[in-house]
Amino acid sequence: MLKGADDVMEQEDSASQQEEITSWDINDIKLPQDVRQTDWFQEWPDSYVKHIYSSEDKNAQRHHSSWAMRNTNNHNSRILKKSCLGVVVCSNDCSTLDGRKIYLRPAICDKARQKQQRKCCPNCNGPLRLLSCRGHGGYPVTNFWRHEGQFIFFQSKGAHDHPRPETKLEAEARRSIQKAQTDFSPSSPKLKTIWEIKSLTGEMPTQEALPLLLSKPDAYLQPANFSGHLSKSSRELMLNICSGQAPHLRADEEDGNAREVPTWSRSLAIGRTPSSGRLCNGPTIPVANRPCAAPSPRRFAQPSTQHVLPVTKAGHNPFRSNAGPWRDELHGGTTPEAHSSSRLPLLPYPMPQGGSCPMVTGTHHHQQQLSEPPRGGEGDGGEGGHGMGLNYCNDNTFFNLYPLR
DNA sequence: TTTTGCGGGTCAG
DNA sequence: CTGACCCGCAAAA
Repeated sequence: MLKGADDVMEQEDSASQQEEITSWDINDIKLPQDVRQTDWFQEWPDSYVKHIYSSEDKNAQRHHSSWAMRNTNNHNSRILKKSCLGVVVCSNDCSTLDGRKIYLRPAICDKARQKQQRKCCPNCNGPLRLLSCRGHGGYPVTNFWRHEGQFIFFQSKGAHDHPRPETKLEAEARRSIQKAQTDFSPSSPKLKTIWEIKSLTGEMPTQEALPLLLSKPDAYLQPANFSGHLSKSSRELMLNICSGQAPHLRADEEDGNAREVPTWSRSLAIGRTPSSGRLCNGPTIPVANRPCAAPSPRRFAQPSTQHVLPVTKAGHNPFRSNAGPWRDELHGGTTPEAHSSSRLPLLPYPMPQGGSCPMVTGTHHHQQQLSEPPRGGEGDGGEGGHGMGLNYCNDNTFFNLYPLR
């Protein structure tokens, strides 16, 4: 596992580090401690990847993942194991007007999940169904977390064979918004429609608002307690948006990326309910923008995940331009430790059309899903494969909008 | 209410 | 023994 010390010594190049970093296994008695660089938190770890996060990383500390992962007892208090719950889909396999599919985040709590499944599809009212994950030899993908020294080791086993569900934050924000909406108790009929739609399961429309939501300064700067802030800011946001702008940047959607993204991954933007189109008269959800579809931020997965520790030649991380961290964020950069919190761009989405996303696809791993195990034939699972790259882009963008660090 | 982590316990391989 | 999973408990959000 550990390579010769000298090797390591000599080469500081990322290549060897990479090896070094990937040579361990979560079950090893000893894990590398001479880690030179930790990874930026990965929201959508997939395939058999490993990451070493700083023990300072809030998200790592919380063992977060945007996949719906539930705790699994592995009878090993040193290694936290979690398994994927999959994604909740509409059994009618309906699509929204703009062709998107419904991919809800399964509730982690068993009880809540059951309740959730009793609800109806926010889009067609049909029954919802839990599409379970079977990306690991027919079993759910598992994630392992282990705190060791100043690092937090993460290892994923299996490639998700299903669409990405809403992220936790999306779900939370959505809830907040809903709540807010309810509070506003709309008198407007139009809104009402929306309310109804949403309230069916509370899933939908809001999503688009999220990005904006998240781009809110507060939400940004307070990683630690974002949820709390979110709920608060969500309202403000809504108000802001509705009162002022609501740029309907539909435009972005066009970029190839967005398009290409398997519908499921676009779920982020999902929800643009027909009606919700843009009546932003009230406390409604903005609807308008599509954060991510945006020109594509790139923050590519794997490679870019490295975060150079101060020790090394810092600041030389290719992905973090010297520009402002936050800015990068928006563009897909991963969040650098909040060194400067100022210079928050506040753009709901990236501007330049980087469009580099496609490349990521190069990371193809999955897609050749291991000869599908006993899959319930459920619709889509299929695309789970590629598209990932794009997804990354998309979600990342989105993701980057908030402080996951 | 839900999330998250823990750990007892079962079952199958 | 290992891995998956069910169940309840408790703390925190």
